[in-house]
Amino acid sequence: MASFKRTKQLDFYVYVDTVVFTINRNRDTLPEDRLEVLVMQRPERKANKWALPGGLVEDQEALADAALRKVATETGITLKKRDIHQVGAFGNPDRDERFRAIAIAYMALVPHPGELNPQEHADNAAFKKYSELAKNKMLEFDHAEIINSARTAARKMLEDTSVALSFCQPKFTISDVRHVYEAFLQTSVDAANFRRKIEAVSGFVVPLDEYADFGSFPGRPPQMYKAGKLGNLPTPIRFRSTTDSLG
Amino acid sequence: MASFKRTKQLDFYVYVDTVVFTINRNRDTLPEDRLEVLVMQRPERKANKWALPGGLVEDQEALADAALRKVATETGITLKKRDIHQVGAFGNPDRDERFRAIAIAYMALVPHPGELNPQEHADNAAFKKYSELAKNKMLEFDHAEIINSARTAARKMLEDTSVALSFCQPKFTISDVRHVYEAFLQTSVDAANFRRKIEAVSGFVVPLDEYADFGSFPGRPPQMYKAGKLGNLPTPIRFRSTTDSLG
DNA sequence: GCAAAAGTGTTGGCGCTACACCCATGG
DNA sequence: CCATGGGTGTAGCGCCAACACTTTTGC
Repeated sequence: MASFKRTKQLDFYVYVDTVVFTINRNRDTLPEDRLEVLVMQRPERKANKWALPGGLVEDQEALADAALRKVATETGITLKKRDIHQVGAFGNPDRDERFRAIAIAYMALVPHPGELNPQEHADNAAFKKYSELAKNKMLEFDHAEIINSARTAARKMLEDTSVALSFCQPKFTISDVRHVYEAFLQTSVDAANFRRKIEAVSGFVVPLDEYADFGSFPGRPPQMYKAGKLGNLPTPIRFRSTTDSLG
Repeated sequence: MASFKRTKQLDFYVYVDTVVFTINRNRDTLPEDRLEVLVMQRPERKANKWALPGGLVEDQEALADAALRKVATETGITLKKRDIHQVGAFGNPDRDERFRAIAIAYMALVPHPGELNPQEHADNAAFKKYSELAKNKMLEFDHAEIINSARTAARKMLEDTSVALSFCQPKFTISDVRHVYEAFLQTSVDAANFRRKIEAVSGFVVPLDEYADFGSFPGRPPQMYKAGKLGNLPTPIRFRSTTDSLG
C-alpha cells in the first residue's frame, strides 16, 4: 500500500451486502426447496425486484459491523459477529449505474431468524426460496452472483463445522441432518451412506436411547441424536461438488 | 444497497494489493522452495519489511485495472486482465494504523515475469521465496494473511485449469509438471500416482515420440510431452488439502 | 576401463477407504 | 412407508517394489 498523501478526493461508495440463509422447517417441502435467502424491497424498487440487505459502511466501522447493522435496521434480524463470514468483494464499475460502488459480501447461517421487521429504507423483507430466486430474474444488481458465491462459502462451513446441527431441534434424527445438507447442496444424498459418514466423525452427533414417535408419520421410528460438543469437525464431511445454478 | 443520498463525506481508502506468484526454474532447489512471491520496499519502509505491490483505486477505475496499474508502476511487471483473479477483501479498521483502509486482494500466476523495474513509490522489488516469507515476519500490514489466501486461490486454479503447464517449457516432462504442483502445494507428491492422474485427464497433456537428453543429468531419460488445447480441465486434479503455513 | 553404485523415470501391484447403488428387514 | 443395516462393485490413492536407463564413483 502507498503511504503518500491523498492528492484528490475519491468518490467511492463502500457497501456491505449480506446473504442470510435459513432453512424452512416445513416437512412437506422438498429438501432442495427449503433453503431460503433473506431479501428485501426498497420503496423505489423496480417491479418485482428484490435485493440483499446492505448499505454503506461508516467511517471507522468494521466491515462486519456494518453488515450486522444493515441487516438489523433493514430486516429486523439481529446477528452476532461470529455468525457472519466474508464471501468476497464485488467491484465492477458498472455494477451500480448510479455511482461507483464496491460491495463486500457477507454470509450468515441462521436457524431461527425471528420476526421480520423492516424499517430504514425498506418496506418489505422476506425469506425467499433459493430455488425460486435461481429460476427467475428477481434480484437487483449483481446479487444473484453474490448469493451463488455465498452458497459456496456456506457449503464449506457445513463441511468443516457442526453448524448444520444448529438447524435441527435439540433432539434430532439423522434424516433431519441430512435434509439440511441436501438443502445447501441442492441435491439429494444417499441416506445409508450419509448415516455411515456422519457416525464415522467422532464427536459430531451422540446417539440417544430414544426413538421418535411422530403419531401420524409412516415408516420406522427413527433414532434420536443430540449434538456433540465439537465446533470444528476433526474430519471434514465432503460431498461431490455440485455446479452452481443461480445467476 | 441503499439509494438514499450520501449525507456525509466518508473517508475510505480503497486499495488493491496483488500477489504475483512465479516459480524459480532452478533445478537444484527443492520444489517447495521454488514458489516465489513478488514483493517490494518503499523508501519509508521499516527495516527488512516487505509489502505487496498495491495502492489506491482511482475514481471510475475497475478494481482489476487498478491492480494491473500498481503492479506495473511499482515493479515493472506488465500483466493482463485475464491473468489476475480476486482473492477477497481485507478491511479491518486497524489493518493500517495511519487511516481507514480496505484492500481488495488479487492473485496472478506468472511463469515469465520479465525484468523488474521499480519506479513510483518503490525503490526495491524482488521475488522472494514463499517458504522464506512464511518463516520470518518479513511482511507489512496483513500481507501475510493475504498471501495465504492467495495461495489457496492459486491451488484451486491448478486443480481446475491447465495453467500449471504455462510454468513449463513448450516441451516438458511429467516431473516438470509435478514440481509445479509441489511448489504450490508446499508438499511432495507421489510420482507414480501423479503420472496416472495426469494421463487420466483427457486432453491435458499430449505425449511426444521424444525423450529428454539432459547431458549431465543422471537417471532414465524421461518422455517429453506437450500441452493439450484445454483451458479448463474436464476433470479437476484434486489433492489432499494441505494446511496453510504463512502467518 | 570396467563394475558397482547412485539417481531419476516408469510401470505394476497390494491394500485401504470412500461411496454409489441395491436389497433386506424392522417398526 | 421410512429408517436402518448390510453387501457388492468400483474408483482413487498412499505406499512400496521392481524395472529401465542414465551418470557417477570406486577400483
